[in-house]
Order: sequence, then C-alpha cells, then structure tokens
Amino acid sequence: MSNAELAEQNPVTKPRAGRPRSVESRRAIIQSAMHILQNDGYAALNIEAIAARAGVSKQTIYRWWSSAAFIVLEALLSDMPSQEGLVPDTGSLKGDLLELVRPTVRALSQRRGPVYKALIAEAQADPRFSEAFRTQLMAAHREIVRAVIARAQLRGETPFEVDADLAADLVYGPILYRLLNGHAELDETFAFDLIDAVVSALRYREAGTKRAAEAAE
Amino acid sequence: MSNAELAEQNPVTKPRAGRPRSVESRRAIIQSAMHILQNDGYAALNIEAIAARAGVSKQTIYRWWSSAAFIVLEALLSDMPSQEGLVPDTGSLKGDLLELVRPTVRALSQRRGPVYKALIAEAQADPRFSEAFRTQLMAAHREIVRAVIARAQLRGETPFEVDADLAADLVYGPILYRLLNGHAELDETFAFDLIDAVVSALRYREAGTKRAAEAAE
Amino acid sequence: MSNAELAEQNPVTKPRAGRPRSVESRRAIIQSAMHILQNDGYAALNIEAIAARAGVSKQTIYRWWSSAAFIVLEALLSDMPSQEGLVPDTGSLKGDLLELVRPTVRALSQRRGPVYKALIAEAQADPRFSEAFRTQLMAAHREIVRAVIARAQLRGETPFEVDADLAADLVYGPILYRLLNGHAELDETFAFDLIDAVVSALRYREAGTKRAAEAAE
Amino acid sequence: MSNAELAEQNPVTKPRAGRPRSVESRRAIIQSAMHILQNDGYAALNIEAIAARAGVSKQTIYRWWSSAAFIVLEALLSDMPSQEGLVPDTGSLKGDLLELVRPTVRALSQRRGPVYKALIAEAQADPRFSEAFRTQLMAAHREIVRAVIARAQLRGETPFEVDADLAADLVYGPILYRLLNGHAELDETFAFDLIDAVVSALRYREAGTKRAAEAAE
DNA sequence: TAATAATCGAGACGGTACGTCACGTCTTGGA
DNA sequence: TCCAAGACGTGACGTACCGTCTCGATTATTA
Repeated sequence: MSNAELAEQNPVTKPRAGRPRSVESRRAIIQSAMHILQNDGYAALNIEAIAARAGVSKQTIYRWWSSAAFIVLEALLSDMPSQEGLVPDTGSLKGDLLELVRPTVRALSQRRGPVYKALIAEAQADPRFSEAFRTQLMAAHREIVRAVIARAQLRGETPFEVDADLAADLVYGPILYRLLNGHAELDETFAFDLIDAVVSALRYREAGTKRAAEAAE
Repeated sequence: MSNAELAEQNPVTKPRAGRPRSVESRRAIIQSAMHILQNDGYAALNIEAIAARAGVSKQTIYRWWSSAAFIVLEALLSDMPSQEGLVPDTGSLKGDLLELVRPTVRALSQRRGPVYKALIAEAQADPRFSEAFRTQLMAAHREIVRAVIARAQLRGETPFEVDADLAADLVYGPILYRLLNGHAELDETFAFDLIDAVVSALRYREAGTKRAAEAAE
Repeated sequence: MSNAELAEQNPVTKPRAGRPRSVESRRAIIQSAMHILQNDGYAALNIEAIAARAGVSKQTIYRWWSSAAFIVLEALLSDMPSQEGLVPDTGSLKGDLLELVRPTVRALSQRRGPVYKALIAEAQADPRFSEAFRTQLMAAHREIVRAVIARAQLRGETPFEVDADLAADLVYGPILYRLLNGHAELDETFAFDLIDAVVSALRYREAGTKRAAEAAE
Repeated sequence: MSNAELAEQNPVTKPRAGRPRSVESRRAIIQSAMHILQNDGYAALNIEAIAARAGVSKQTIYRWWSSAAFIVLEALLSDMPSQEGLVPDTGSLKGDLLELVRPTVRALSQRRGPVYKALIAEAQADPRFSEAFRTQLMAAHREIVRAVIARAQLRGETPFEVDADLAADLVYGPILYRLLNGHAELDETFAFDLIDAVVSALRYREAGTKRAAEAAE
C-alpha cells in the first residue's frame, strides 16, 4: 500500500489541494493485474495490459506504483488482514504448525501459487521490490512461526533454546522449494510429513546447540 | 546440452551432412552469457548482448537455445562433471551432509548465487525451462542427498524408513529460501544448524510414520 | 498525406485527446528519407536508417506510414503545390505540351529520376502503394495533360474527338520507358521529338476513330 | 544464359575438368523461380525459396546466377526463340505493328505481366541487372520495331526519315506505362488506338525534323 | 466565485530487445 | 569440379513494452 503509509503517518488526514486520487482507478488497476496474472500468467503481466484492461492510463499506474509486482503485492496485502490473526492455540506445537501450514499449502497449490511464483521471480531482478516483498509479506509469515514457537516454549515443549529464524526456514523453505521447483505436489501428506520433521528437529536436537556453540568459538 | 542428445543417440558419431556446428561459437556464447550474468546481472542478460559480446549472430544462438536461461543452464551442466562424483564417505550422516552442504552454501553466497537466482526466476515464467532446470540440474542435486541417505541407512544410522524426497526438501528448501528471500546470510553457521536440524529430524522422528500411515488410510 | 485527411474531415480542427502528433518528427522523417534516397540510393532506403538519421524511433514511422515508399510519396506531394498550377497557356497545343514536358524531363534526368524509379519499383511489389502512387501522384500528372488537351480542342486545334487518356499515355509512356529502361537520354531533343510526334498523332489521325468504331462493333 | 556465352565463345566445346554442370538442377531452378513468381508473386521470390522448391542447394544457384532476377531473365530468353522470327510482312506499317503489338499486349495482360513488372522493378535497384535486361531482352523487342519501320520505308509509306528509336519508344512506352501504373487495361482496343496514333505520328509529322534541326543548331 | 493544483483518459514520443527472415559465404561428405 | 546439406555472420524487418511527455477535461482546496 504504497502511499497508504503517508496517509497513516498523519492520522489526521491533511487534505492536499488538487483532485484527489481516484479510488475506482486504484481498485480497477489491482483487479486488472490479478485477473491477468491468474488468467494469462506472469509473462503476460505488463503495465500496458493492466492499463488497457482497467480502462486507465499508463501514467496513472506509474504515478502510484513502480512496477507490476508492486501492484500484486498490494493486492496480497489487502487480503491479509482477514487472516492476520495469529494461529489459534491448539495446545501443541505440532497442532499449531499444522494449523498454520495446511491452509498455506492448500492456497499455494491453488490460486496463490502462480502469484507467489511471480513475485519471487520479480524479486530476483528488482532489489527494491525484493526488499518490499521481504519486509511486508515474508516477514509477516515468519513472525507467525516465531509466535508459535514462543508459545511452545512457554508450554515447555522444547527442551532447549530454539532458533526461531531457523524454524521458519525449516517450515517455509521446503514449501517454497516445492512451489518453485515443482518436483512434487504441495498436498496434505506433504504438510503432515513436513511438520513431523520440523517438530522432531526442534524437540530432539541435542547436538545442535553444541555444534553452534563450537562454531561460534 | 542441446545437441549432446544427438551425439548420444549415435555413440559412433555419424557425421551428418552440411557444415558442422562451430565449437568456437558454442564456447564463446556460453562464456559471454556467464560473463554478462556475473558482471552486469540478470537484467542485462539478453540475446543481443550475448551475441554481440560473443561475436556471434543472434540466429546462431536461437538455432541451439530457446532462451538465455538455457545457455546458463548448459554452462552450469558443463561445470558439473568435475564435482559430479558423490560426496566422500565421512562415516556418518551428519558428516556426509556437511560435506555436501558447506560447499553448496559457500558457492551460493558467492558467484553461484546470482546465477541460481536468475535461473529460478526464469523457470517461473517459462514452463519449458522449468522442466529442463528441474530434471537436469535440481534432480542431480537431489540424487546426491538420496545416495547419502541410503548410505546412512546401510550404516543403521536411521531407526526407520526415511523419505529421501522429504530429506532433500529439508536440505535444499531452507537454502533456497534464504538465497531467494535474502532475509539472512548463507554462511557456515547456517550450514551447521541446518544439518543439525535435518539429522535430528531424520533420526528422532518417531511419530512421523504413524502420522503418514494415518493420512494414507 | 496520412493525417491530412483527418484534418480535412473537420475543417474546424477538432483537437483529439492525447498528445498531438509531432510536426518536427514528421518533417525530420521526410527529410531523412529524401536525403538517404538521393545520396545513398534506393537500396539504402530502409526504416532503420531513416529513423536513425531523423533521430526518431521506428515505431513513430510505422505509426504513420506503412513503408518507406509512402514517406517518399508524401515528400513529393508536399512539393507539388508549388507547381500545382496548370501549364500556362502558350496559345498552341505544342507550346503547352512543351511547357509541360520540358521541365518534367529535365527534373527526371536530374534529382527526380532516382526518386521516381524507386517509387515505381516499389509499386510493383506493394499493391497498396501502387494504388496510392497512381491516384495521388500519377493521376495529377495525367490531369494536366487532360486540361491541355481540352484547351486545344476549345481552340479548334484538333479536328476530331481526342482520347485524353491515350494522349497522356503517349506523353508519359515514352518518358517513363526511357527513365526505367535507360536505353537513351532524357534530354531536350527527346522532349521536342516526343511532343512533335504526339501532336502529329493527335492532329492528323483520321483512321483512328474509324478503327476504334470498328472495334466497338 | 549467363555462362552460355562462354560456351558459345568456343564452338568446339572444351570440356573442363571435374563434374559437369547438372542440367537437371538448372532446369529445376528456372522452373522453381517461374512457379514462385507466378503463384506467390515477386515479393516471395528469393533464393532460399527457389532452392528449397527446386531441391537444390543455395550454393548451386549462386554459382551460376547473381540474383533471382537473372534466373527469370534466363527463363524468358529460353522462351524467346519460338517467337524470335520477325513479324510477318502484312503489306502495311499499321498491319505489321498490329501483328507485333497485339500478342505483346495480350501476353502482358496475362502471365507475362507480373514477370515483366518484377524484372523492371529489380532493374531499378541493380545496375548490373538493368544492363542485362536492357541489352538482352528489351533491345530485342526494339530491334523488331526497327525492322518493321525499315520495311515501311522501303515500301515508301513514310514521307521522311523516321527515328526508329523514337518509334520504339512510342510503341513500348505507353504499353509499359499502363503495365506498371495500372491506370487502364491492356486490351485490344488499346492496341488499336495506340498503333493508330503511332502510325499517324510517323506518317504525318512534318514539323518534327524541322524542330529537331532547329534544336541541333 | 474564481484561481490554483493535482489527477484523470488518451495517446504520441524516443528507446531497447524481441524473434524471424533472407542474404551471401563457408565447410562438410559424397558423386 | 560439382552437388546437397546446412551452419555461419550480417543486417533489416515489424512488434511489444518500456517509461516519459503533452494534450484537454475533471475535481478538489484555497483565496
């Protein structure tokens, strides 16, 4: 939400002079971008096509976004608040992680898949977008894992200090890998097996901290 | 390896009619592509630039490759044979995996990083390249993990049947995730911690098979 | 005169939306095309060269013209108005025709020669251009002959009905033939002899109408 | 017949060493060129297409001809001998000219039209071909007119010295003009009217020589 | 009630790269 | 010596999008 930040900086909206931004255009642009991405694919997603389909001039798009990827990112962030709430407490680490990963995997194997693939691809070529994608979208996902881990430690489920960053890598890395590489399905079984492995790694790792400690010397 | 297939069809090379393919051009194209990718970045990697730097016509490139990504893939595969040999047997699963992951992580944090990022990005937009990348490059990496796991099972290091596919996901997924998302460094410590976690998951997972069995019912 | 038509549709120029066409670009393109044609020849006249010399993008050329020949045609038509006025009345058919043909022959033996050769060559390969060339340029030339003939008939110089179309063929045909085939010079003597022959044919033909009448039966 | 000249220089054919020229290839190339020209048009006539259709390598074409136009010219010259004989003596200038022009006009309005249009167009861009076309094909046509005129003067049909070059221009110029410009049909009526006009010009021109004489002063 | 200011659509502009076509040359093995 | 096959460097094609730039029109706040 590129200029929403500015708006949020001044909660008392200071109305600037001139014609205000058209909300219809903004909505049409975002919908147009998502429609093209999901129907014609990432390769067909360009500013001219978005503008044509939205009935909007290219200038209007460039005024508010610096690339098509930012439009898609904004579309994703607009959907987030609904699921923003943390994962419900199921009483166990494995249960919490399953509650988190199963919907994620399901969404990625359906509509969300192409969207994330496109954004990650774009991030490799555009450092500015990479930073936005990481801090605005990925960081939120990782934060949920962090909270779930913290909850597990409070419960005493993990016998030692757990690196929440590594935990997030262990959860999302394999998912991303399958999504991007396509060597296997993103299905329920995968979600179960993955969480099994992650929980095992977090609970039974005894040599880990030692090894890390040695490395730090 | 576009024309290697032909060569492999007839082990006794049957010389076809017409002027033979220029090996100098092939070499120049591959070197040109790698030079541009590593010096000017993925965004600067286009067919015209590769052709110009290689002193070659665009047509010659299009005759043998369908996109710049395939050239880079071929360059990578040309380098592979040197390290093609399996991981040396260190006597333990953890040692083997470290022997595998440490050089991988080191290479990706240096020259190989941008190359893999570019190829993975390209694969998201081009299904034909995605398939080639997966079967010719990624599959080879995964196969090494599979061999290491098999060795560990022969040693009796793992108390139960281990899913080698999931193991490969657990090893390469987090690496890829850090590479593409850039939220943390790809360093030695990460390699140690990752392998610790993976080994723990593979050795101490008792609930896993149960869970998978339940899902199969 | 590609967009002049639009202008003529609305004598009160109705300003359409969007950035208006650049008159500087149009002028630069036409001048560039004529310069290349007259200095480097027809073979060197291509869109890329015209665009480069005019400091203009290829797209801008393709937006308004469908080939280089149309640009040259427009250049010729832009020059026409100056000599658009009819041939001055010298008092005799022969005098009028000489007044018309001598400058034509002189121009074609100098700068205009290569230009017309190029356009006629192009017209043989492109029916769309052939039609434009015929109706916008050649028709104007033929119309002048028609007017001169009509004046001669008012004077009573021709004893019978004269076919103005045939007359134009007799005047321009041999000129074109010499220009394209290059078997003889396009000089003053040729102009005199040609007009002598044409006038003789128009004044002394007695058998013609008879023959034509017989053919009509 | 590009290298036929060499052969004719040594009536005693000196057999050169090596494999002799393939007559099948020569025939196939010429037929292929004419087929493409008459079926797909001048724009489609290129060496690669001719070679492909003839089942011949490009090199073989380039060895014997310098452009597609020369192939077509050779095809035309191969057909000439059949009509090479002079126009039969009908007893009058007008009859002879009609005997000459009517078949010419008929052929040009049918199959021969596109062929001549193509060659004339090509001649405007290639001086080497222009010269060959003029001396090998056009000169033959003009020579026939010259012979007819000479016959008429022997009969005493023309009261004064006639410029046979101008006569040929008057005959072929308008025909060419209509062929290339396409402003009117090349039909029987046109042939009659044209010959009427030409004969009138040749028989009744009294001022012509005077005027030419004045110009010479 | 203007005047000012920012936005909007439309669409032309200079660019860059695309992927294709045909050119004329070359390098094979075979006739 | 010629032939077919076919790869090669060269150059132009016409197209697609890029991001920028006028235009007239619209819609707000400010004077």
